[in-house]
Amino acid sequence: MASSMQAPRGTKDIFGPEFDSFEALERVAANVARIWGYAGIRTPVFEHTGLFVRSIGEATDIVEKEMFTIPRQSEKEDQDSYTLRPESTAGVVRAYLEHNLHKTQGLARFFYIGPQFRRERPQAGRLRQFHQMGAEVLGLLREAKGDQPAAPFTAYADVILLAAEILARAGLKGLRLKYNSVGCAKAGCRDVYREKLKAALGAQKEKLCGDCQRRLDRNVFRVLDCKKPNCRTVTAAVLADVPQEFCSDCRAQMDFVSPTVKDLLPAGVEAAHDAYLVRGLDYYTGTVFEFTAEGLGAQDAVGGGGSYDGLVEEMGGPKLGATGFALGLERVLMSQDAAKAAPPEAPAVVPLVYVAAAADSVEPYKLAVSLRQAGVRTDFDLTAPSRGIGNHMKRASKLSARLAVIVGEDELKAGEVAIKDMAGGEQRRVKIVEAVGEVRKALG
RNA sequence: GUGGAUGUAGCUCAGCCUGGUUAGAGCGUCUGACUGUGGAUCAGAAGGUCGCCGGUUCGAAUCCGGUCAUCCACCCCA
Repeated sequence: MASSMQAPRGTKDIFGPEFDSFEALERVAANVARIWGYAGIRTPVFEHTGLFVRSIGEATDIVEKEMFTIPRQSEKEDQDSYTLRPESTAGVVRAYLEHNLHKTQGLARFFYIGPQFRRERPQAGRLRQFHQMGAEVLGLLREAKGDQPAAPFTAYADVILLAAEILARAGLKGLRLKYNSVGCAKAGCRDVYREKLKAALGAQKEKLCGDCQRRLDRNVFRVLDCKKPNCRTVTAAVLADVPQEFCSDCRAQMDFVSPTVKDLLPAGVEAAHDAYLVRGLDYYTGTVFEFTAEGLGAQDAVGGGGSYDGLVEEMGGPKLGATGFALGLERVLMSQDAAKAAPPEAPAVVPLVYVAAAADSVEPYKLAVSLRQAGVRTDFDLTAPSRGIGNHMKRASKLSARLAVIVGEDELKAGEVAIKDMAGGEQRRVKIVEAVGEVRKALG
């Protein structure tokens, strides 16, 4: 029996230099998220058990065997079952709906930092209490509704680039982004691929390991995740025969996200499609991703995420899409150590710049990302591909932006952008390639 | 744990006493107009099982009972 004078299995005391690196990392993550235009949120460390069952999925490993569920204290007083959160997305979505944030504001962009709890067998990079930093974009209109247009795919790229920026600034080496599509719940998408995969893998059932034989019925996609050599051989052959097949919306999402992200990732981060990539939580749809880095052993993912367009509705809210990610802070720190990185310095949170997209092009978004990567706090409208300038100015004004950078048809034709000082009203044109430098100069 | 109060739109509230067409206002949100430029103005839209359950009644947001939730004070406490 474990001594009560030891920290519980899978938990850790953090003090000394480790405390300092932890704090430094948290500050980097929070400030980069703010620079990206995301606001902080803290939700309870425990929630109703049902929340996790509904969102993460009944048949997932997390819900089936890794939950820290608190026994009821008494029959009368408290009939509710509570569980320490194994992840934070469920709580953030719950808060989003509970406070009706879809009615109070357009799009919600949040980041959080805090402890998470999973009852697993501890190993390198796997603790029972661990810490995550994550971000979520909630409220994406997936189909035009009335006079509101459907949101473009920009947000799905945005969270990936935010995660990449935090990891790069944390000083990690050998950063790799793997992405894939897991399809969506619409008829003719994931269901079709699942059946084909199930048939193809089922034909070779006896070659698979015991776990995978069970997964065949419960959740075929988890077979792709198996690390055992025999299973790998089988899945490799099957994947060659059964190409991925998803609906046009899921394909379009991937077709936008893949090149956009590759184009804008920070230097030194490699990106590749990985047909084996799956997620252990049921709410994911469409494009999912994972970051790996050096120095981590078997648990080499430092973070992951993807879109979850069905979750808000599944939890009783309106039909709005969402996307997000979470980074494992302990794993980031392990990798930081391995890279012998100097403690990262958190970028300052500077006055806000608003990038106004007034042309149907990815250029405005690319400029917004370049500004952020240069440390300029930049807001960008992820809900529409472009808008009228007047509309943009209203937004810039409401956000109290110091500068507005206007990227419209005229400017793009000339290879320029207009930088406008919101307080004084002066405006001037600069070359688009010099825009980042000019903005920084203008901010002083 | 003890006592008190309150639940109507995202928020602040009106309506309840004296039951009776499709439950309202202000603010906020969303879309658009004002020839590609600002918190203004204008036009439009979305948003509510009146906390929930039951009772009385021809009829309940309105009256009655229960229940849940929240707030305040006290107790205790980081």
